[in-house]
Amino acid sequence: MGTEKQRPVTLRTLADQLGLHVSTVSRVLHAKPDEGARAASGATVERIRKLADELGYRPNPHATSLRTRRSNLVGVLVPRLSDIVLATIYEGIEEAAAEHGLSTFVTNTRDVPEVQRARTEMVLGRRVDGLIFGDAYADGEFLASVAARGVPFVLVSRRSGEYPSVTCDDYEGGRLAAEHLLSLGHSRVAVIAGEPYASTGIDRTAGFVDAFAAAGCPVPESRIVHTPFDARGGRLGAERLLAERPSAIFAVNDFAAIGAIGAARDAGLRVGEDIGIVGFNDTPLAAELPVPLTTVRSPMHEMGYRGLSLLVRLMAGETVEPERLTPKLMVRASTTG
Amino acid sequence: MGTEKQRPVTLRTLADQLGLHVSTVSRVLHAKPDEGARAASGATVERIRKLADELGYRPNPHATSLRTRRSNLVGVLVPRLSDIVLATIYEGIEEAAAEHGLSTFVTNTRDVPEVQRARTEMVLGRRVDGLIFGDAYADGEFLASVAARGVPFVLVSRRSGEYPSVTCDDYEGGRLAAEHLLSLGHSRVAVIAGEPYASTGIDRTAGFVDAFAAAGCPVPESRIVHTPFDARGGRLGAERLLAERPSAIFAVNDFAAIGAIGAARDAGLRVGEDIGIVGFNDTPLAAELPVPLTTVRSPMHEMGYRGLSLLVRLMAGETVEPERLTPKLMVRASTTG
DNA sequence: CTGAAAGCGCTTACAG
DNA sequence: CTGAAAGCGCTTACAG
Repeated sequence: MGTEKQRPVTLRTLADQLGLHVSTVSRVLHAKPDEGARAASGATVERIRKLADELGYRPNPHATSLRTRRSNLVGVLVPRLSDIVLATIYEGIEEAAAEHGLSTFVTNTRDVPEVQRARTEMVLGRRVDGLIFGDAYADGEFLASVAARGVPFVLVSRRSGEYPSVTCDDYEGGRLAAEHLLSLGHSRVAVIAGEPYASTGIDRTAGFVDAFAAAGCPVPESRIVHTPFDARGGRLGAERLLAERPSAIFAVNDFAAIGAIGAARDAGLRVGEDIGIVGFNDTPLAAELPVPLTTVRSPMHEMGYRGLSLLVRLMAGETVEPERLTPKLMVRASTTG
Repeated sequence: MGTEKQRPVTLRTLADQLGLHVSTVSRVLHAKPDEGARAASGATVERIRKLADELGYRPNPHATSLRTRRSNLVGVLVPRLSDIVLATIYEGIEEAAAEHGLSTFVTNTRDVPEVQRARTEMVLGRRVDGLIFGDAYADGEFLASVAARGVPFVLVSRRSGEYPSVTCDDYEGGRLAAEHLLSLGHSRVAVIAGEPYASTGIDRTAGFVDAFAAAGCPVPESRIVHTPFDARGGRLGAERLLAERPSAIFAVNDFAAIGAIGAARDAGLRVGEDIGIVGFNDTPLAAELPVPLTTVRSPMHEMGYRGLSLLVRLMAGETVEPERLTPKLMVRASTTG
């Protein structure tokens, strides 16, 4: 129980104590529980496992990686972990990674292209076996350069071109929001559409606008604004939109919706009565707000979990298909009063 | 521009192309810009650096770690990254880590002791050089077992015993909240105190309660409730507290405060007029809420940044002192109407 | 069933 | 100023 950092136990430690060769020990410790017989005699297998257990042997991953050219490391790039949507997606990634014996490096890129580049280089320098991007730009330029290097990667949250991705069916989600508002009789609506380079905002807006157009109530450009995906962005966006006197606002993100609620209130409007507001994602806060928020639930945790699983298959050489997860409308007081 | 994963450039690649020995190349590439002369002749240094640049040489960190017994890796354990407070602290950690050439593994432990143990073993198995705990239990039992292994670590957000930590001066923060409410004439107040094992909640509550006691308005146990640090917890806590008819509620966390606002509203109270509510942290949402939230700002990003810096000093063998960062009261409509 | 060898890519103390 | 050697801890194809 000293505070000293004792030399860790290695294969050599075990081999010496047992009078065996390290290669034998390695083979045994590597074998799946059932195929132990392949590696050594039953008795030897037992002795090795027992001592490894007693001494708390843990293979040195640097040595393993050096030798096998596999790091079991995955790099995860997100705009910002302080966005609960991305943080929740990451929780899913982490859970799946742990199940596969992988570890992750996560890093914030703030949607700044130079930072995305620099952080990608950094994790690549750490010799990750694969990458997950939660910060893809719809244009896909940067991703093309990554693909050219032959590193496997998948996108989560946002899609881009034909690259493997796990996203919410955002178009459908936008449509759900629209159908809901249409059913309540709204015809003059507005959209807080998020950042123009993110497929999430693009697709949600498209689904919403298309549904309104199909219902004979086209949404003009003047009632669509682009802002950051946070409360402040939502407030600023709503302040501009309110001049258009919409009867309802669709924000492509719950936090933007919360900002919009504040702006509406400041303008003297009662949310859910004078104006309807719909968000997106169904973050835990949505249901607990003073005026609970109608929103489209996206399976954030699952998105991360499946994203990592997809990456594992990709790293194993499989061909994979993009996945679109199903959104679900959650009706609450912000549209029904 | 093929999609092939070409063999990466190693020291050997460089050495062979230049007709030098790998040890020479290694020495040169290692030297600080100014001490290059120590490593080889000026001309050789130039040739090596030039080729390394052209070929995009990146040292293999696994080989380096194996050889030097230093991984330049840090493990970070937090209750949950989907809590914006911890996510923001992590952003600070990441920023500082990048400056020091360190990479981090972050992992969610959900404040579950077995998970804390398991994840700690995991990152230790990855041979991190140090640890940062954002999920310390006040009792410090588990930390003692980590300390016994001789791995350097620091705590952020929460403190425990005398272990090195970077926290907000939470006691002072609680006091600030109390002074504010006292100055507004409140005498019958209540506290949503968070989880009982977290020093943040404990200290904030203590500072608050002590200030009220000193002012002659003791806060009885019946007006202090423990709940999770989220909106749902805050709502449930407030629902119980409202039976006590407090004129103001102090929630030790902004999200709990938001839940409390919802509960107050459901009870027919106007926040800022019929009841005052104070939060803690000043998360970005606080100022954007329909009723902007009075709260105590804690320097979250800085806490992470300084926490990592403290760890670096600890890993270098220095003795370090705990740091308490200064909180700041942000007065808004939730207490002033 | 077990051993011996080679090698992953790097660093470092030593020699010349 | 540069080279050669040893070794970090592991895996794997091969030999016996």
